[in-house]
Amino acid sequence: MAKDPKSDLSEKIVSLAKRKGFVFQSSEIYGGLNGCWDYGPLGVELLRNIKEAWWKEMTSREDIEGLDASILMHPKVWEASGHVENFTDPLVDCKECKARFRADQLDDVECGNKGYKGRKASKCHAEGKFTEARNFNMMFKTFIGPLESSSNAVYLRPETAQGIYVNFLNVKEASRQRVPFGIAQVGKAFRNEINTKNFLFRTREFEQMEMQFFVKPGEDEKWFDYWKEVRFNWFIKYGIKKEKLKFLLPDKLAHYAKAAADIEYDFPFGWGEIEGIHNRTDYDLSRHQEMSGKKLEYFDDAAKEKYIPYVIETSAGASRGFMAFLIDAFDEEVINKTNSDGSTSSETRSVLRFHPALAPVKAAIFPLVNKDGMPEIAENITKDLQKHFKVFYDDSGAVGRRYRRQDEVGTVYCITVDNETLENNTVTMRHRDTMQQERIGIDNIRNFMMDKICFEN
RNA sequence: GCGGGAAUAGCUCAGUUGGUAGAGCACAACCUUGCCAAGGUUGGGGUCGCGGGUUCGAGUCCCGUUUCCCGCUCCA
Repeated sequence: MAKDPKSDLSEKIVSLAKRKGFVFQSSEIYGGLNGCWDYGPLGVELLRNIKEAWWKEMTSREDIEGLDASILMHPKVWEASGHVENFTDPLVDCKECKARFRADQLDDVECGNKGYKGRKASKCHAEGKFTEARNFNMMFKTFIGPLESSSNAVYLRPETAQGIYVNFLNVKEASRQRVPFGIAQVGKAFRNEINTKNFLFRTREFEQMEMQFFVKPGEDEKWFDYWKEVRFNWFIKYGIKKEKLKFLLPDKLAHYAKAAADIEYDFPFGWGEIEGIHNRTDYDLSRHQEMSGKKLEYFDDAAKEKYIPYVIETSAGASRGFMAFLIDAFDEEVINKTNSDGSTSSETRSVLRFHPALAPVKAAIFPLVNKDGMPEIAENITKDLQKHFKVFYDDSGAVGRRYRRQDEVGTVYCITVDNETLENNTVTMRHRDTMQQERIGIDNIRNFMMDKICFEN
């Protein structure tokens, strides 16, 4: 039976991720921990580059400021945000069919027991087959200080957004920004999901890249549309194929949202959200104003009016983006070649076609052969480039093999010192995507790369 | 959470009716001095996911458990 090409791709990616040091299972020597993953040497470079590309996109604008708020926040934050109330699901287990249901949805779902096909779960409940309803809160709880008592319980943030809302006035004052303006933040968030799945896609610990844009009420729809477009184009700008992206307009909205649009990527396991754009209205700021008793209003000096701003949120998953960029860059190119005896054969070239700014390694430097001073020249080039780029020196085995090894991890350029270098101080600059080489002077390498490997504006 | 599948070297996998753990690739050193992988020699690496049980003897059979994958469920 032929393998499903998508699940085949999925296996290839997971295997490549492990083998080349992009992603490892957490605590692997102890058997792993459900849904937890570690980023290896190349993975952490890619992840940092993605976050950096996002950060540059956001904070290079004059109307967006950066922030890095604490993961632990005052417990009242989560009451105000609605997470204490809405993140808690009362769940019951059916003793007979072992299925778990939300207690408030028993009338909507079918009993999992085969003998009761089509029967509503609530019918089973009537017969006393359910356990008592238990509350499952999706927020991770821990304690401030060594004493484990309810009075010092705090939560690991389930979203980074609240750190921005509670700092709205601080940032506005310190930066002298006027509405409309935004606050950007990258950081970890935690949700105690019932299930994890699909590699990095659904995990309990994850990283968000969030920007909250504060606007005048009434202008929210215009800005919602604006950010939808900007964010969608960001992924394309950094190399995601357009046909692999689409918008999904969820039919069910979160408790805080008036409008939502998900940007989805066509993963091997199906379409999945990599970023959400939400119109959160004045819900969060109003709730914090109410709960804290502190005014979170904005005074518009020009119009002489006072209001609580509306918020347009762009919330991207860094790890989900990581997966999307990795999968999208993956390519197996069939190369037909003519052998020395005149026969022809084909081979597969495995290459990660990352955008240059995202590629974990920017260049590899090789001496063509390990003699005549070539290694020394190559090492000097390496030292010079290291000041600006993540580069890699390699002198092992045949040069063709070294090229292919770099292709497999998406290294943008391979720089080779050869006999001609000894005569005229030029090297070959080999391009990952085309395998074409051009000769440039050693003194020009840095500028050449600076030009090509930069973030997009 | 339910159902199904899987777990043996870094990766992909073989391992017979239960009888001393293998291959290819990868990796390291040396040789080969080469411009697009898979040349030569040598070497390192596995208490077979973990814990019990049956047995003279378990990678192999049984039970439990963990993790991953697929399908449901869930995803405010």
